[in-house]
Amino acid sequence: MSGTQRLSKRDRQQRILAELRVSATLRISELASELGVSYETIRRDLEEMGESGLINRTYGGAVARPFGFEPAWSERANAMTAEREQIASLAIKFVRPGEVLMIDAGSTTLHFARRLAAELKDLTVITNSFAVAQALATNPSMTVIACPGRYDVQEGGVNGPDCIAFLGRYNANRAVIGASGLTAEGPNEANSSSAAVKRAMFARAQERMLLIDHLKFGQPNLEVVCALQDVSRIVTDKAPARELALALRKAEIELHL
Amino acid sequence: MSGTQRLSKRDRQQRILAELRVSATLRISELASELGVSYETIRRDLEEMGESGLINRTYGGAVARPFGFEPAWSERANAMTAEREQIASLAIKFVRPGEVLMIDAGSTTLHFARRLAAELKDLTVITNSFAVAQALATNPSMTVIACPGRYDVQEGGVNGPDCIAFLGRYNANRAVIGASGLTAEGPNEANSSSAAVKRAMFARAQERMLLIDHLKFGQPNLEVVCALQDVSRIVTDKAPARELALALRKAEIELHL
DNA sequence: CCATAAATGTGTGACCTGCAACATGACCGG
DNA sequence: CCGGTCATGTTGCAGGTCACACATTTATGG
Repeated sequence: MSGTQRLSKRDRQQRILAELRVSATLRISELASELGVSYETIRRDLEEMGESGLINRTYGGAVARPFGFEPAWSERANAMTAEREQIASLAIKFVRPGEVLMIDAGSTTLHFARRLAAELKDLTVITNSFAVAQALATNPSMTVIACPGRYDVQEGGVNGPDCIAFLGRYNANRAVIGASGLTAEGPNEANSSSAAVKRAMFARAQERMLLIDHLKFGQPNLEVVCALQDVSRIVTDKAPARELALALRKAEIELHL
Repeated sequence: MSGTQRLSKRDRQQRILAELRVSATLRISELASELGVSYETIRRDLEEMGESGLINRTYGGAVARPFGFEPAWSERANAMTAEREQIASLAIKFVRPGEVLMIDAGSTTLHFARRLAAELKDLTVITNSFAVAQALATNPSMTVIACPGRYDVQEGGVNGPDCIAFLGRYNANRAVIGASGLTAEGPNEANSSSAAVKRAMFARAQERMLLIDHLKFGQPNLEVVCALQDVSRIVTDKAPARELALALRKAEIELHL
């Protein structure tokens, strides 16, 4: 309906986003008649907006994006989703209801958090990642504690001295982190502030889990997070090459595929 | 796929909910083949679950329910967007580059933050709202500091004693908050933890701004945030009724429309 | 003013979904 | 063993959606 003027493409897409914030799910056919354009136009709009990550497509319509959208990290987050899902599915098997977890910011750990929210309950989770916090909070039985600090768009979370100090006040059953790379020296990170957060989490946890996909094997990066023997468990998707495998055995790390 | 045993109806629906927390949108046809049951069965499941409010149906599938049950933030957030935009546009005129701001969680303050990110630079912003932090961080010249605390899905941000204590360590040029209602007593809040955060922000700021739309005028709520004279400036979209207007004048509050 | 590109509309065939009616099989109390 | 209920599968059809090609309209820049 809305006998109003026909809108420009930009305005129309803006309007769709607005509608989406109100009603959560939309159908193409409804939008088409409401905005006075053809079905095909709306379909093309949604296609575009879906590709640029503004919305999630559904069959016949669209739904609002969960929250917080980072172009910087949506790229990275979309690569290797299958492997990450696999790693996450395996990793949650080590978590028991009622535990206290520290979870790092990162795309693999986010998958892990989503799985946790879906399949476990009554956890207390301390995290520096907004996305992890939001994912877990969809499950009302979870207690989610967010760290303070300077927000970093790249990481989608906070870091810095406030964050480190805050983590130091807690004790956890388990710290779960990702990393930029893994060598015989240990896990490493391209971002120094992130490395410090990971270290702080490991320092306060009984068991220290590393979730990492095989592409990171052998990759050296700016800063080593900790020695290999400080990691108690690694969950990954493929067996590492000879040298790294040997180092892992030597460090007595439990390796899960 | 999943050559597993066929599940009971209860288990199957549970599984659907779990999947939904992971992937946000599902299609009946995918679920059917994944769970090894017929299309019709899944359709009937979703129909049931939709009626009991566990999920939102879409054409051909389902999506997770956005947030909580209350219109807290999904429905309410976009009623009145025009008014909120207006309020936000006016409110940013009082902010100068380089200032330190504290910004509360809320839909009006989120609009305000988006405007800030678009039109100002070099601010330092301390906030308890994830959405505000993310909005501001899209502008690289901004320094965004997030508060610690327990994450509250309804509010989309953190609160609690850690948050209050953290805020107490900072001094700001300006605190910018929203409220559930405004009476001659002062701004009030339906959520006690949120009220405490707002108070903590006001306690550390030279100027204390309240952004509020006219629908909230005269609305009493659970807890009064502070006395009217503790507010230094109110930005709104319509002039308040006689009694409230008088109280505002008496409290020497600058009122902007 | 025209030429060009972008945006939008139209039409079509393949495929998908909704819905209802009916069949099948499992489970259960008598 | 029977009859009933419940969950599920099957079938058929009406209607919706997708994806594509092509025509048409609407910006846009010289």
